Formats: sequence, C-alpha cells, structure tokens
Amino acid sequence: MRSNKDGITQAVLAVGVVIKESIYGYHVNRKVPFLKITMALPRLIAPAKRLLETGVVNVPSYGSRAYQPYESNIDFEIRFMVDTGIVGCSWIELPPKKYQVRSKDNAPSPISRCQIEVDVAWDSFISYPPEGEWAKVAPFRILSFDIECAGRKGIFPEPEKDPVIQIANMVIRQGEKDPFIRNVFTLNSCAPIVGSQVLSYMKENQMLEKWADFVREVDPDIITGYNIQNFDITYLINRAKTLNVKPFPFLGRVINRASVIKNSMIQSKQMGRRENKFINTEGRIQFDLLLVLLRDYKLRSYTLNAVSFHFLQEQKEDVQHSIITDLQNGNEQTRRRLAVYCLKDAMLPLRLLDKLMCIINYMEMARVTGVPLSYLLSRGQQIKVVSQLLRKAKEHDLVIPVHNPEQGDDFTGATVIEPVKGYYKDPIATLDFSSLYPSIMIAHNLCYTTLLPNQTRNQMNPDEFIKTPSDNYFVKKSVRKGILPEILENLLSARKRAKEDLKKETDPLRKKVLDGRQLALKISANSVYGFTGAQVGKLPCLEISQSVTAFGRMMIEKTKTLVEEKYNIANGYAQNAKVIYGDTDSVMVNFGIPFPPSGDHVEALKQVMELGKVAAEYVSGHFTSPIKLEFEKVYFPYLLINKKRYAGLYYTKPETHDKMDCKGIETVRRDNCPLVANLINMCLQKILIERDPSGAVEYAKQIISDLLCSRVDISQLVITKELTKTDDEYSAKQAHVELAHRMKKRDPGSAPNLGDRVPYVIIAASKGTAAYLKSEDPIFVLENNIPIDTQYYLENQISKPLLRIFEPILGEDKAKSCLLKGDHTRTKTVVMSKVGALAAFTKKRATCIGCKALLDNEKNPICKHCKPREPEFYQNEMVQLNALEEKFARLWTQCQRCQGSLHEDVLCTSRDCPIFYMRKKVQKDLADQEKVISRFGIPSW
DNA sequence: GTCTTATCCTAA
DNA sequence: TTAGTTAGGATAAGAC
Repeated sequence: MRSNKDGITQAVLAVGVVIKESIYGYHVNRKVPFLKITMALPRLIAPAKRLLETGVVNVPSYGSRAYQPYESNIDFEIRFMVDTGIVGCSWIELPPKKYQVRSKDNAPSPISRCQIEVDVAWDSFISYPPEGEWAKVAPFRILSFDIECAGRKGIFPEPEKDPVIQIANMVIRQGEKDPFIRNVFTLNSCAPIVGSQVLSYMKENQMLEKWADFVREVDPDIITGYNIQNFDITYLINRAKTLNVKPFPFLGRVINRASVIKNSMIQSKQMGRRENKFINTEGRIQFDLLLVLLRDYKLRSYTLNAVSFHFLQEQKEDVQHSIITDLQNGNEQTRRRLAVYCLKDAMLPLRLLDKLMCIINYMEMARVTGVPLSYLLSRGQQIKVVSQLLRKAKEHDLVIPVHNPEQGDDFTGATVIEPVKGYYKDPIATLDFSSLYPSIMIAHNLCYTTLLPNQTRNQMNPDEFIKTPSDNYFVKKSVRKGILPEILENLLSARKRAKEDLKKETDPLRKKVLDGRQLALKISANSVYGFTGAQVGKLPCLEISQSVTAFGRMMIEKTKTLVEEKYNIANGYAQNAKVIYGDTDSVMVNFGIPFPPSGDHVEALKQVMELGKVAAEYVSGHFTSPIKLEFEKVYFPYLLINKKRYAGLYYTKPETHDKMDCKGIETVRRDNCPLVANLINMCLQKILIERDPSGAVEYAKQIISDLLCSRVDISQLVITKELTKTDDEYSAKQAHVELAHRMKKRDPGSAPNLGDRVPYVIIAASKGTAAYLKSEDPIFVLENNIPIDTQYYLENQISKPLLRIFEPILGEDKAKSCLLKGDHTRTKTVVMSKVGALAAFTKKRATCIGCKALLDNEKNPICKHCKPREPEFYQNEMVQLNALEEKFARLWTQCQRCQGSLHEDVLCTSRDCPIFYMRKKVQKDLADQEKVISRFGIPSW
C-alpha cells in the first residue's frame, strides 16, 4: 500500500451475495447472484474494481475470473443519497433516541462549526420527500461578496504581488427582501457610507484575517457573487498565502479543513470547454452567479454590467484596474468612492438571483433529479439522469453495469421537412407533438430493461415484442414495463400536477417554487433521450436513441401525409392543405384560408385555429398514447427563409398577436454585430407588424447611409465570438482567435481565456486584407481613433441577411437594386489607420482646413487660396468645437447620473455601454478639434 | 472563379 | 476525473 493516512487496517469490510439483475437488456430468466463488496473508503472502490476486472483476484468459491463491475463508478454522495432515499434540498428528521448529541462529556472536541453536533447511524434518520409541508424552503443565509485589488498599470492583478484593498459583503436570508448585513472591509481609511458598515484596517493581513472571522461568524449556507469561484475566492486564498495569514483558509464548517484551490477542466457539448477552479468549503455551497448565467442564458456578453443591464435594465460602473489603484492611493473620500462601487457589485448578484429565481429553480431541480445542489453547477446533465435511474433501479433490484466509454458511429437524428420558402400572407397553422421523445419512449416501452438481444428474441413469441423503425427489438409493456418509461411518466405527470397546482396557488413564493418545479421536470424529461445517446457517457444505448429518432422521423412524415390527404378539395374542404415546413416534432400547415380582402383577420384566424385543432386531434388518433399532436399557434404573416430560419407573428388567440417570433435568423444569433440584429429586427417589424415593406426598405437605406458616413456608434459594430479551443488547436485563421492572440501579447491577464466571448470590430486596411488581420479590440480602436472598415460591415455583415429577408417580398432583382444601389451607398472616404500593424503604410501629411488640399508648409492651417477666408473657416471650426463640447458635457452628465453622483469624475469604462463608447468618441473628437483650432494660432507666412 | 473545410451558433 | 443528442445554415479561409 502506497499511503495509508486514514489508518485503514481493513480495506474490504464485507463481501456478500445479492440477487439482482443487470439493467441492460431483457433477460428471460431474470435475477442472478451478484457479489456485493463493501469497502472502507470511497477511494478504495476504484482500485478494487480494477483488481476484479482484470481477474487477478481469487474469490473463494467463485474463482479468479474477470468480473464485470457494476455501480463501482457512482459518486459517493449520489450513492449515499440513493441508498438512504434523500433527494437534494429536502428535509430529514433525526428521530428521538436514534442520535446522540456530542458534548464535552462524550467527545474530545468539536469537529465542526455547527451549533449542534450529533452522531447518527447512516440508516436511522427519516428522509422526507419534498411534498406538502416538506416542500418548504429553509431560510438559508446567503453571503454575497466582491473584492477589489490594486493592480499595476496595464497588468491584471496577481495575488503574489497586488494587494486586496476592499471586500464588500451583503448577507440576506432566503425569501427576504433586503440584506440584514451590509458592510465593507477596507484597507486604509474610508469615509462613512450611509446604510453600510465600514470596517477599516491599516494592514492587509489584518483585514484578511478579520474577513475570514466574519465569514465564520455569519456562517452562510450559500456563498455567492460574480465570478467568485474563479476570481474572488481564489484571489483571497492565494493572497492570504502570500501574506502568510494562517487562519484564513478555514472557511468551511469543518474546523480543521482548509479550503484548497484545485484546477479542473469542465467540458461538455452544451457548455463548451472552460477552465474552472474548485475550492472546498464544506457545509457551504458556492453558488457563483456567473456560472449560473453561463449555463442557463445565451448572452452576447457576460460581464456583470452587461448582465445587470440585460435583466435589471440598470447600468453599473465599470472601473478599470489602474483607476482602482489611483482611488486607493487618494484619500478617504476616493476610497469611499471605491467602496460604494464595491458594495454595489456585492448587491447586484443578490438582486439578479432574486429576479431570475435561481435559488428556487435550482433547488427544485435538485429535488426532482435527486442530486445535491452543488452538482447542478459543477457537473453536467448526465449525473441527473444517473441519479434518477439508480433510484428506480434500486426499487426493481436492478444494477447498472460500468460502461467503458468509447466513441462510436453517430446515429441518424430528426427529419427537417424541406421548406417551401417564401413570404406567406395567409395564416399558417403550427401543430406540435408535445414532449415528443419522452412520449415515444413511453408509448413503445423503450428502455434498457426491455431491449431484446437477438438470441433471446428467438425464444420469444412474435407478439411479445416490437421491431422499431431502426430495426431494434424491445419487449412489450405486457411482458415487462421499462423503467425509463416509468421515470418519464412520473416526470410528465408530476409536471402536469405542478402546472395544475400553479394555477390554484395564490402565494407568490409557492408559485415560484411550483413554476421552478414544472420547468425542472420538463428539462429532466427531455434529457433522458440525450443520455441514452451520449456515447461518451455512463450508460449509452444507441438502440434506444436511434429507435426514438426513427419513430420521430416516421411520425412527422405520417403527419404530413395525413394532413394533406384529408384536408383537400376532393374531401370537400375549400382548399388543398399543404405542409410547407416542419422540424423534428412540428409541422407548419397552410390550409389555404386566404388573407381576407375585407381585412377581417380575426375571422380568418378563427377558421385556421379551428382547422388546426381538429387536424391535430385527427392525427393524434393515428398514434399510440401518450403521443399527442397539439395545435400550438398560427403564424400570420409568415416569412420562411430556410430550414431552421423563419420569422412570423405568433397568434394563440385570433384577436391579437402574442409576439414576433424569430427563429435562427440574425436577430437571435450572437455572432453578428448589434447593428445587423437591430436592423433586421426593425425591418421585420415593419414588414410583419406594420405590413409596410417600403417603409422597411427606407429604414434599411437610412441605416446603410449612416454606416457609410460613420454615423453609426462603434458599440453597434462589435462582433463577439466564443474562444472554443486553445490557440494551437485551431487550424483555420479567424478574426476573434487572432485578436485574442494579439491581446495576450499586450496584457496576458486581461486577454480573453478559453470559453470567453471575444468582442471585436473590423478596422480599415488596404484592399484585400483578410478579415482576421483586421479584427481589433473595440476599446483599443476607440482610444486610438482607428477607422472602421464600413465597407466590410456593408458587404460582409449587412447585405446578405438583408437580402434574405427582402428577396421573398420584393423579388431578387428588386431587392438588390433597391437596397444596395443608389445614393445612400455613397461612402465617405476612409482614412487609413494611424496606429497598429498597418500604420507603417500611412504617412501623415497636413491638409488645408478650408479645401483639404495638401499643404506645402505644414505649419499653416490653410493654403494660399483659402487664406482670404481664414476668419470664416476659423468660425466654422469654433462652432464645431462648441457643439462637441456640449455633446460631451451631456454624455458626461448621463454617466454621472448612472454612477449616482453629479459631483464626481466619471470612471466607468464599460465595454457594454453604448454611452461609454459615445462619450469616449466625443472626447477624442474634441481633442482632435482642439488641435485643429490650435493650428490657427501660429500663422507664419 | 468554384468547391471544400473549419467554425460558430442555433432549432428542436 | 468529466463530458445530453443530431440537423443544418452562414461565413471565412484556403485549396485548386
């Protein structure tokens, strides 16, 4: 044995025989004996498994053969919770006399920071399912905090060198509205702040020590903040180590367990790849809001500022590292300024958690799937299915084999019906299969336990099993009901129940809980199919997943045929119905009810909705229960651009539309600039809602003209793309990758990392330069006044998306001639960049302020010919200067208002705020204009 | 020029 | 030690 720090004298505690059955495949002669091996510690399981697998162990009376391991790869927490029937975030009761309170009399010293310490046997407590009274949520204490560091100029703070100068904290009880503690720890003095406690320390190590004391005193159940896991907590622990603050890292509830930082790489198809730190804080859950948002929301930017604006319609100051240092080195007022900012950053995560109902939704997910809360942020989708599968398997004496993952061939997925592209002025009905994949699995009893191997099939009666469209075989429900269908039925019926309860419930908090629950149930049901198809997973079964998709393909085809064969003139209907599009579980039907000339949309919509409902019912009748086709909505009008790309007005009632629905087009994609997204959105609104295509064309022309004359704000031109691989893994050159690489050279600390989204703009360069050479950091562009390649934005960003939405309406030729030709496409001359890689090719020469002619004598403001009109030109420039000054003052005040004080300088440099870009641009223009004016000052001819 | 490939992001 | 699925459009780079 290599090490034995736990002092284990006996690794194997017990070996027994249990009668079980493998979950995988249908076996006629059900249960067989299994060896159940009990190990002393979780970490001894893997080596024991390896020994048995390789067949080197001689088990008395069973011999030394190679054993197939089962359930040796189950996480310890999951194992314990499954065995004791605990689900995440639920209540347990320690019955009287079953536990013993630890006190001075019977225990040498406490091992935890808990108020009460007891000993209880693992199987002598009661676990309550979270129903009724036990669905209540405990009043958790939640600590939200934010730190500020004093970095050096242009370098991202490093804990080995740069001090922590402030730590702001907010503590709230779950369910309450306001924090009951608001404070800020500051290094050096800080002027008082109304409503917050200010705790100032002259020494950094003292501040850190006191903060750790504070955390232990507050004793939070949940620790939150923004990017705390990968930044704040990590920084504090490393900083405390640098300063040798010994008691600092004991932040959890186990007294002698120090918090340690571990690096881990989390990668999934859903979330991409990202480097994460893991810090143990026993008894306290780290619930980093950034990680929640990355999982649950697709956003263009994930800075706290962008997120606050998106969800709370509120900006926050974004202060650069170098400025933070200046504020710290100022006086107690400038430090107060910083503290106010820091407090806000501690408060915002709490407000966002509340607004997005993260805690409740995550708790419900933990309850529904049975996993601990912390797993939901640190692990993937699979563990949730495994947890449910294990619980169900236990009921039926089934065991799950250990599967060695290997990549195999892909299987065929869903059908996308070839779209009949075009602009539909007639109402289009949409019919959907609700919960298609779960329904298929239930209807056809698809499960691990019902999968019929070929040999077994030969012994079976043909009416005892089915053959799926992908030629796989499963036994019927009458022979044996699968446990996946059972799990799914439970999830779907629980969801129905939650939705019904939600309707009846009046208490707002319970309403939130129920809504979170129905959402969790829906997501869980839908992820079971994905689990069976995950080849690099715990228990893939392609027979199930490919049967599911094959049934789905068959069903969508059949639906199309059924609708078109019934709803036609031959059968006495007014028109021939046509399925114009469909994807996976839906069909879009044009029943041919025309756009009424009278303008009475309501009547036409009523007719289509009625037809849709009847047709859905008719089609449902052709499929096995619980498969059901439902009428969902009508699109009117409907613009079908391509597969997975369309837009339309969404009606669920005949009177008014619910929303404008856009799928797959630029308005919902994050990899184009806001200019394009907003332009397309506006045009679609004008076309679909106002039904004014010519108005849309005019609008588009105006925007194009604005762009070419540089009247468009730079924030509108920022494109963002995710860095999905490391530098050397990329084989093709790309704009955002190249830029990230260049930024790493400028300042490695603040450059984008793996998994981050990289914002960039395309700058002007000589003709034919590849786009990946023209990408640049928007802030850098702004600070150095680098010209934008407006032609690129017209040709490579705007034009194609615009043509795609206008062509079906105007026709190909007309769309092109209207939009991309004419006066509005005239460009203002683009100047070459004065900095960066291309600066070498430009030579700066002064021009005449009057006529822009090159000057012989560069010291003069104007040329000889313009000389007589010098006062006039001077006047003009002064007018412009005044205009710019006024504009700058206006933007400045706006920013002051945002930061909440009209008496202080604006420090914000938020890359997500359009005002910031404008303010910065005007500031630059102002400086340039002042330079121009100054040229008048020294006439010398 | 055209065609293929890599990449991103979305639909369901 | 960990990772839900396939279909598919759009774009830019790079081969030819």
